[in-house]
Amino acid sequence: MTETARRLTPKGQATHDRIVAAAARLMLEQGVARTTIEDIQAAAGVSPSQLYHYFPGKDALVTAVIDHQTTQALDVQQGCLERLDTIDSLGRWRDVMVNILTEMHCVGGCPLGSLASDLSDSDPVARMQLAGAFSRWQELIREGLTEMQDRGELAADANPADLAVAMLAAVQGGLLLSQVNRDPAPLRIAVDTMIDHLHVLTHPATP
Amino acid sequence: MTETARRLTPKGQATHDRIVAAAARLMLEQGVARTTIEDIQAAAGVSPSQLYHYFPGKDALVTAVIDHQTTQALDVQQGCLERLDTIDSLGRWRDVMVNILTEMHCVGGCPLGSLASDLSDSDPVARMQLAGAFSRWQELIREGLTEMQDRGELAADANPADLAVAMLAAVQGGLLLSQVNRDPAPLRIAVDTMIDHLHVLTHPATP
DNA sequence: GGGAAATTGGAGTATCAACTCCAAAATCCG
DNA sequence: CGGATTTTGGAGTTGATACTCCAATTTCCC
Repeated sequence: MTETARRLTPKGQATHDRIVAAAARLMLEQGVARTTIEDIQAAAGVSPSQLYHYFPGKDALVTAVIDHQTTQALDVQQGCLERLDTIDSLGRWRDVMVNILTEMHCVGGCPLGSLASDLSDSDPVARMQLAGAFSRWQELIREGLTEMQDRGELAADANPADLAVAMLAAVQGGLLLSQVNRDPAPLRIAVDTMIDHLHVLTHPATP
Repeated sequence: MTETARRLTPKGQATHDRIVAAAARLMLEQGVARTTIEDIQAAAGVSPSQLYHYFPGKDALVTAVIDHQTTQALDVQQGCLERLDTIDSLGRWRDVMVNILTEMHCVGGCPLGSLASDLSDSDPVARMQLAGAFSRWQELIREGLTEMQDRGELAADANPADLAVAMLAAVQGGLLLSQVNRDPAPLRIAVDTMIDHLHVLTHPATP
């Protein structure tokens, strides 16, 4: 966000990125507080002085991890949601999320949701940062639904903004239940139910 | 669960309960890992030896807190869901949850959901314990929906089990979004949308 | 090539958190 | 009452963790 990377050698940039990636993975798997600087050093293969050369302290590292996960998550969402021309495309969007979760064996849940639950009440700065990320995500969904509505794929009297909130909540809640049950089914069912709601809103007289 | 409380004086029981209550509050507000034994001692007004007299260590304390929050949460749910005779009663159920969240100023989110996100990938025993709690919660909702279905308040071809999963996901996701936004609206919208789905499933021809 | 800047290595410190220990005080029960 | 048991007080120990420091090495740029 701010003008980081003032004078960064390619090698330095690589080390920087390696640290963020390692921190992101560890914080997702075991939580922020349980992830020690030493853990990150080991996972990234760097020495203490390297880590503190690129980040003033753990707080800055957390900020960088949130940015990293936000970019990652929204990129995936954008890729799926920009071509939202039909109900079926929502099904593909659901498949992408279920597949990612399955590859992770349901460990970690949502990279943004885990951070949000972890940090919302401990780190006001992080909370604001994450609230912004969720706003953008919600907006992405809303835009897609609005386009569908304009195209007549969604009932004219539906409220895309509220439906976007509900859809995002279904994703987050589904991911949490999948994480605790180690089973992708809850995510699939939760999202499918919301998709079904859009469907039934549009075609009330389904035989 | 196991036969705790072998020989406990009333005074001892009170101290025990005070420790659990303090630990539960702190772990909800700042997470398990960030809550130190010293924090709990101060909040409960007990000395180190007292705490370790009643609990072998932090792990045992976490187990006790999960049990405590499970009982609390399911009691509230049971109170609202046992009299689930109409769609309107679901609205009252939603109001109860929104009110509790508002009283907390959206801090902590769901007592069970926060613990689940925090512990699922760090503590396998806690994960199983929490998975059981969510199963019972889900079952409570499913029973309510099934009764509604038997009474004709819900479409005969609806699937109460899947709808219960989706409803629980909406609650959890809504609570998370409300927590990160410090605004009860997402919870209300997410649950309302699911209720609307039940409504539209039952009365497809709404003018 | 050569000086400046960026990057890296590794030992060291200060603090904090979980847990221990022993003995004193309160409480129970027969 | 009186001995056994439970409950409590508070200092102390051990290990872990975030962070520091200085010098060596590599890389950049002219």
